[in-house]
Amino acid sequence: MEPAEAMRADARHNRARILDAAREAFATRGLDVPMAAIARRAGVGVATLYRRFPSRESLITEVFGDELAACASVVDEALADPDPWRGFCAAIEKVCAMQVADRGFTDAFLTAFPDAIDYERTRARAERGFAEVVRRAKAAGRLRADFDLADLTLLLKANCGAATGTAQTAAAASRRLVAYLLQSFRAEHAEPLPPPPPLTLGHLHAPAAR
Amino acid sequence: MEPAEAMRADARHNRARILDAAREAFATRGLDVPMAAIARRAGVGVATLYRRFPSRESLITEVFGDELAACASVVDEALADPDPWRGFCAAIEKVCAMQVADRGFTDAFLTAFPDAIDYERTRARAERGFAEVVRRAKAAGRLRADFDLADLTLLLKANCGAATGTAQTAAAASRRLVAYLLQSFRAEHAEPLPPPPPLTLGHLHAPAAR
DNA sequence: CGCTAAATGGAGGATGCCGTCCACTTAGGT
DNA sequence: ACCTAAGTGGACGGCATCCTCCATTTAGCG
Repeated sequence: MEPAEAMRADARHNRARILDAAREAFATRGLDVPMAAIARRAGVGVATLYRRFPSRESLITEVFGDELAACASVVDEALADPDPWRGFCAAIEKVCAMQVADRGFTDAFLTAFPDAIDYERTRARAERGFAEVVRRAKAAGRLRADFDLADLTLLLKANCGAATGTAQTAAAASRRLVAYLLQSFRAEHAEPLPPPPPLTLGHLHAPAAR
Repeated sequence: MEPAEAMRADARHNRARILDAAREAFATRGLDVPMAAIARRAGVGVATLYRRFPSRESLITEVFGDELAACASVVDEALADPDPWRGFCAAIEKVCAMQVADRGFTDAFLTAFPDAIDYERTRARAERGFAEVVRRAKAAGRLRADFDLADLTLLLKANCGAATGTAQTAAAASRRLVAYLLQSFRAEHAEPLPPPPPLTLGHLHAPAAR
């Protein structure tokens, strides 16, 4: 169902309109926005929407594939920074800012996508890259040694929680939370901590199954 | 509609059953649980539920009134502690643990209750008490001077976000997050921070109105 | 131009929740 | 024991969303 496939020109055009509409709708109203609303915004019928994206999930993964790629490139930037600690901080700040700017993006990180292969691969790459950033920052003696990769997940989830409310307050809250946490991640502030939760970026998903 | 009022014995009994059922349902399934499910669990018809609690909101405020009171008493305990920093930490840890233990409690903190007078009053009292704890902890030189009352709101919201997933992982995540944040609240770790968001415990409510 | 398969849009059945209405039941005073 | 008003349960109409089906339109090739 890729746009490059031999689709009729009008179909390809409508597909693009749907993706634009979905991106905007998800960003402002969250992932729960009715499919009909997306279709209306795109100026197509619901049937067209369902033909291109059989499930809401497929639409979401397509829409947020780009943003996920942006996350991955943030990690790459961090790897390119000669100062690993600065790279570490910058990466976290950027990703959290992205989360704040797009409500759907936040939601997308909290929802499970069992069959988004491409998604998984990109995320795995980002995770590996980040692990390397962490390793270097620890080696440089700037990041506390007991920082766990799961702490990134923890921070992202916490940031999701903090980033509710008005756009302005959400931004301010996120910035301050991140600043606090980055301070406590510094090596010189290290003090005993409770064990990290058994979370990976993968476990960011699959919420609320108590 | 208080239970003490002259209600028939069976009505009072059913009211109690409804409250129990609602407490349990909210705790496990969140505030969105269907009213019918609560009624079924309580062994009554929906009409009975609606008669006692005309709106979902009134039911919620009644159910979480107790838990809110528990929060207030946590603050009182903190005030009673001769070591203000220890009191501060203990209060935060306790409230966060309560949030983790009860999914509905978390949701309740994120929902607006325009007409819950009693609620508001208790919360205002808790907020005043906590402000005093903060003042003392700062005076003792243990809490950083730029800690803002809004930071409590920030922490609670962040904790909400972190406390998703399995009960176990949620508990572990919350504990670690709180430990990290308490470390960065310490006076000796103080470094410049972005300004606090304009949040009070009151603004904890009214979410997601972008 | 004309044809055909691809593409479309909107109607409509299914589902799930809300909140009300009403005919029946029962507590509890006399 | 009886009477009455308080109490009750479940059926019901309303609404929103999901997703499918199908009659109609249209792109694009020969």
